[in-house]
Amino acid sequence: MKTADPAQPRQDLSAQIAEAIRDAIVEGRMITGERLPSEAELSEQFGVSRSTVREALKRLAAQSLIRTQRGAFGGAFVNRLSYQGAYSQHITTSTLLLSMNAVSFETACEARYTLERACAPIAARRRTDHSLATMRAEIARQSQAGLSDEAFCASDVALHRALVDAADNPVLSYQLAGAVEAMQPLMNMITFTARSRGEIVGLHSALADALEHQDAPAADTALHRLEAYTLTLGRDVMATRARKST
Amino acid sequence: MKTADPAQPRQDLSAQIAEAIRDAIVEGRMITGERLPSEAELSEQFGVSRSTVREALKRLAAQSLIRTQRGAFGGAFVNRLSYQGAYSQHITTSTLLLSMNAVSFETACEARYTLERACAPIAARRRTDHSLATMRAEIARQSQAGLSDEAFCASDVALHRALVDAADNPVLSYQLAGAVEAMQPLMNMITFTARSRGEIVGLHSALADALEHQDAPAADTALHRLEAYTLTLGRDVMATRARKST
DNA sequence: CCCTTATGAATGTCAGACAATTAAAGGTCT
DNA sequence: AGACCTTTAATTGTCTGACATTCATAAGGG
Repeated sequence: MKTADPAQPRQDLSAQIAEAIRDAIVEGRMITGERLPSEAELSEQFGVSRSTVREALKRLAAQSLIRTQRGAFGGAFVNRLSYQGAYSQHITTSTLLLSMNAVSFETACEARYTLERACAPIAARRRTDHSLATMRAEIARQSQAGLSDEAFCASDVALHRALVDAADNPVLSYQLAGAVEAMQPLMNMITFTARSRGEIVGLHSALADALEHQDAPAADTALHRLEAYTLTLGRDVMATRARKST
Repeated sequence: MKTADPAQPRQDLSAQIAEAIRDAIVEGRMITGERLPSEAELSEQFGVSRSTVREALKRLAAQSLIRTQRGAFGGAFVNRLSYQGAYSQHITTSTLLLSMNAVSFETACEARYTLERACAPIAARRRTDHSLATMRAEIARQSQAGLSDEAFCASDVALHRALVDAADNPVLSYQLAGAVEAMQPLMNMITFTARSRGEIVGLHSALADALEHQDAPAADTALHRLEAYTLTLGRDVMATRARKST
């Protein structure tokens, strides 16, 4: 049944088959929850061996386009791409992009805070008691003395996510997840002193206060100052490293 | 060599192996361009068959974490995740997310314009003659009479991408790509009348003018009005559909 | 010295087998 | 009749071995 392309096997059969099935899903010819033909049937349809079909299915599974189930009446099913799944994929991609492309601290920082400031006015309008409580809890954690650098950074990420989520727009949360989370490795480089932690916690508090009073301009100011301070810290670290390496 | 986990094969061997290799890449234990052991070596190291290793490698290839090369001194190599690759992955994920989760037009619209407005001040500061020329060219195309709806939408996307790219921050461009491109299917629903096209082109021109004069507030205003108008159009379409279906 | 030809290492594909899993059908006991 | 157990068939997961294909390098010939 290999009637096609006698001269352009520019990619693997498994990649071609994966693409064919992916197109069917993306274009809506297969809907969420629908069951794909069994591996045996697919191998017959495409005129390839079962191993090749399996490799194609694994490719799709890696993009969480399908999930597989063993046993009778099992098989491969078209996945519903959940926000959760999309988040984690986006974060993985963003993290790799940043780590592999020598993105400068300045560029990443600018992107992150620009996007966060965009959320701030909406968050100020829609913030709930619950989202405020989450932010306050993270601020309290960050104020603890014996906190490790990793824990401080994780709490920092959690606080910023709470800010984004306060805007109550899942699409926005999804888009921002990459920007916020992927910055964490870069932020981890900055070993925070007690002094700088205090400064950051102060700005976080100002941010939470602004949201509480639904004061969008104040939130914008706090984020601007946070960006400026983060940038200063980052540059100090860079400068210190440069001195040490000479 | 399967010494591990006698009781938690919660996922496939190929998935476990893929995860192990992915971790090695993400954590930097394998660097860009580095060659993985051959399939035969990997199958020995992990104590599984070659087929299983291959399925794991296909999973990684699907996320473009590795690429494979045939022939002598071929093998699997750790990929450098290019901006291009990250863009397309992000767009695919965003499109699927929107199409599979019944996101409302309002939510998607808000997310998109919020993010674009975040870029506008930076774009106003850094816009080059080249980015302005791109925008003007798209506006000219949109003004043509015989343009199909698809072509109009494509040009719309191109214009908004030019706006984002004018901010000259690749991380920002990457994050925004998903928001702008994934909206296209939703925007395509709106069959533009000649009247509404004129309105939109007018707002696009105002936007380009604002960037040319580096007038950030004016750009912000134009985007606000564009969002409001888009929302109106979308609601009209919805209302018309609701009437027809009854 | 250059061109051609082997060589070998690696991925790509195939075929067939068996293990593991699971839902549903069928059978048995109360 | 209904609850519980057993069988069965379908399907994915894994293994083995084979052969095809590709391609950089080494070997050989002019």
